Amino acid sequence: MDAKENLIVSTQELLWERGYVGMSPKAIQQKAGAGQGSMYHHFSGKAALALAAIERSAAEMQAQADSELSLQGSALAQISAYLQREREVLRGCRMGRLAQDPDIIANEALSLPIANTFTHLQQRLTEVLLQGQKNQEFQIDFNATDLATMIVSALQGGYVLARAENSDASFKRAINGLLHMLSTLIRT
Amino acid sequence: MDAKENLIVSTQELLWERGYVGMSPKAIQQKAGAGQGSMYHHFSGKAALALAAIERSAAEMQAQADSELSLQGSALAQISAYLQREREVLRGCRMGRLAQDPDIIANEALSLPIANTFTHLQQRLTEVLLQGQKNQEFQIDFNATDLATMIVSALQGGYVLARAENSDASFKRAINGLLHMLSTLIRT
DNA sequence: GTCTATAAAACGATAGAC
DNA sequence: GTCTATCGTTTTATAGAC
Repeated sequence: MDAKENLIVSTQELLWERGYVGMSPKAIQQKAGAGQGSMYHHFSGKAALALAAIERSAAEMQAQADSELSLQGSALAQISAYLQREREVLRGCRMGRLAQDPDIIANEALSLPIANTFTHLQQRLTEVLLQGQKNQEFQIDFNATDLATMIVSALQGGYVLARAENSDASFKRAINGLLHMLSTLIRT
Repeated sequence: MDAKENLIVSTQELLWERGYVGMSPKAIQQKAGAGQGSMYHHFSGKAALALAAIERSAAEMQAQADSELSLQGSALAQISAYLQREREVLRGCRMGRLAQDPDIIANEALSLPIANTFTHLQQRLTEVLLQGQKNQEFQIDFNATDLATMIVSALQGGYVLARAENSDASFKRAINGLLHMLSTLIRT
């Protein structure tokens, strides 16, 4: 298999597991089955490789969310599909975890794809909610932008609680609580 | 000032800024104005010092939340006081950020105070919501446990978005969205 | 493109003097 | 209790052969 591709995928995995600060070039090389010469031939260093991996993960996350939020059905159905997708909850969110990494946050290039991903998610959810309002699916008025951000936040926070408690129980409760709140907005 | 106390406080700060993996003993010593001899006299190593710091931060966070959730007033008033407390949003949550640290999660002793803190927050919020239900403050029924977890999650996720986007705008929108949802539950 | 050798610095700790 | 010296390992590369 392509060594460069292997390095990117391995870095995606390691960033998810250990973050940028906790990931060494040596670990990347071992996971990818590549030597130092190979890695430094394809990438100028740890930061450049991390950037490629983060951009890849960001694109994947956005594509996945876009597909769920484009399914046929009501706003609530689309949002439910997004929220109830099967997730490896205990691994946390690939993007959310990087937002806590000091060396990522200190580096504009590395943090840009992360910021863009969350901005994108909020925009798509806002559009879905606005469309629902236009279709008169809701009986209670609300600010679509605020609610969209709250939904993304609840999801991210659910991951945090799951990792902290080493259990997906809190994640599930958070999603249940959120979906129940959303269902009370619906015109019956 | 007490060198041991200084080391604990400095470690609290560094764990907040850089996490466990990103924090070196040397950095702790410099921040605390203590030498290596001093640090290794008072603590067996990095992990022991981190444990003392995490336990301290956990106790502080719980005490702060308890005080806000014990203010006189309705359930919504207490929760609003908790959610709208002034926060250094861009620094993230001291506990939440540690839940992403691989060496913390891999160490049961280090992660216990973090898990306990989130469990405690959820319990207190559940109690507040149950009391509100008992007082007939709500016109819509809901599961207090699920909603309590959702509130903690939205808060944690708000921190994540703020750090990712290097702005507190998303945090504020998440809180606004959450408070608006909660207000729709209220008996008018 | 990939390999091995080399290297300056940081990491996390230990030892022993004071 | 604190200081300085020392130590083995890991980190993050660079250099040059193949």
